[in-house]
Amino acid sequence: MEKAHDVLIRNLGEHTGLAEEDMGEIRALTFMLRDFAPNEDFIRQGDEPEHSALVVSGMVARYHLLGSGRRQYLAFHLTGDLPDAQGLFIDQMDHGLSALGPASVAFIPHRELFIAFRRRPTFGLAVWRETLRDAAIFREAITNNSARPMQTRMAHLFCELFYRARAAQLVRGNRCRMPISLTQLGETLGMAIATVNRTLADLRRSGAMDLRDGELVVLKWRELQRLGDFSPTYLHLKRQSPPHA
Amino acid sequence: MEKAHDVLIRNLGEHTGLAEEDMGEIRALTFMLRDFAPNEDFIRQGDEPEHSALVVSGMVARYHLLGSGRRQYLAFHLTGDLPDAQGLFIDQMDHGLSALGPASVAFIPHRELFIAFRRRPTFGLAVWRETLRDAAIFREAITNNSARPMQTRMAHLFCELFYRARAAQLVRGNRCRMPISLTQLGETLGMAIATVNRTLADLRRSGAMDLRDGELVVLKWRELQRLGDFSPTYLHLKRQSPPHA
DNA sequence: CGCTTTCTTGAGACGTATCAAGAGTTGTGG
DNA sequence: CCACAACTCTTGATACGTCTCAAGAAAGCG
Repeated sequence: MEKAHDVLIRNLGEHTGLAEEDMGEIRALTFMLRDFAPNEDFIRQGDEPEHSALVVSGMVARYHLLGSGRRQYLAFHLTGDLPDAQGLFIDQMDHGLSALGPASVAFIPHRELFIAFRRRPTFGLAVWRETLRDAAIFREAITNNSARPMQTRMAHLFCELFYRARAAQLVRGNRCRMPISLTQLGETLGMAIATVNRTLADLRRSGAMDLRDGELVVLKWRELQRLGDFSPTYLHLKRQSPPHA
Repeated sequence: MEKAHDVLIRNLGEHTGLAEEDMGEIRALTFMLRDFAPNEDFIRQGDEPEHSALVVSGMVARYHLLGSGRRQYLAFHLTGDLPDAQGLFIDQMDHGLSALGPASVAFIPHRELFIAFRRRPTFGLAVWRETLRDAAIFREAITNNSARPMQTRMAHLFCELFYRARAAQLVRGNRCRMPISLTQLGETLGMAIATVNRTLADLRRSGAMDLRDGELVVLKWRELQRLGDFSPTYLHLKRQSPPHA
């Protein structure tokens, strides 16, 4: 599975300069590839993980399950992300992971990772950085869901996802895959489904973006960015030219 | 400043077994101690940090400033916490840090930390763990502010802070310092000040807790925990007996 | 002792949740 | 291939909770 390893190298390379030796170490890791159907869980709250997951293709989500039965999505992960590097040092998962659309995920034994970290500290630091970028995304989600009005909140989410998809080279033209239902959007942004729908309709009407058939289309990036009060600093990615639209 | 170093050792020891050599390495670090007045900033959004901060006493907060001028608090830190270990690998701070009440903070040069990490990888892993615990707290805040009703939300926050204060040995009897204003509570939980006040009044009336004179008093822990839908798993701390009250 | 800030309480407006029903879509089995 | 079931999306009407605005009380500070 050459591809899976390269996907990880490309992603870590977004924020960390990797030496040839680091890449070699990564290519030597055991990847167990598995495919998942939409909405299939692959790590559950309470699990004691011995593997780390790498998104090889598709989208993956983290979520909390509440006492009330409600579900809260915490973050989405694209190709190249390590959605549970958080689990590396954790006894018991405090959140679950599921596929959003169809997704393939590679599992890497923690044991091998720790050995690789010892041999190539730079690799370890790169994964650490990855977890810190995740944390920055979490922080932004706190702010987004707590302090921004509904429309801004939704626009911000799409800005982030589009920007990250672009960095991961998943954007063709002005569109990228976005297999997320209105219900899931509501469980991400903390709004009722009816409101999700109406807010999304407003965004469509603004002409800045569209979401249909599991695809996000950004028609006016600058306008969407403005609507979403979005500034990509917190993603700590290499500078990239803004989307053309 | 023996005390400052020990505070860090005690905190890291909450989740990581440190060898005598690790502690020695920590004690050898340069700590520059500074005192701050309530609400004084000491790291600003946009800064390029060269030091990590350690809370030696008092409480410290992280916050976002929004385009709209609104402030959103992201997390609070108690004695022993490294509130910006997040900044270790970050080019530019995406959030600010300020003292809540009066606080003293030790600053440690990044350069020294990296050298210490190289010499004692366990120490590096301990700090990594610390950042992952922070991330777990962020995740919980997303859920708290997005999916829980106001009263539950507020109760959950106080549960977390009390539980962490207890782990940090800052609880005497059934109370601990909590120098936070209603305005700040509102900017933490995403609610208007008037609502903060009314919700807090409800919590007081329930008899589970009180907040006055900058002190949190927990009168019925189990009741407060129930009201807050709180389960401490996500804090990933060593098991401790539940508060007696 | 006044000045400022924080807290408290009330009344009304507004926005979002809730409830409900129908349309559109997808998948399945007859 | 069609019919039906299940699910997602869409839209409307209503209820409720929270925000906003406002004003007064209490507490901290010079």
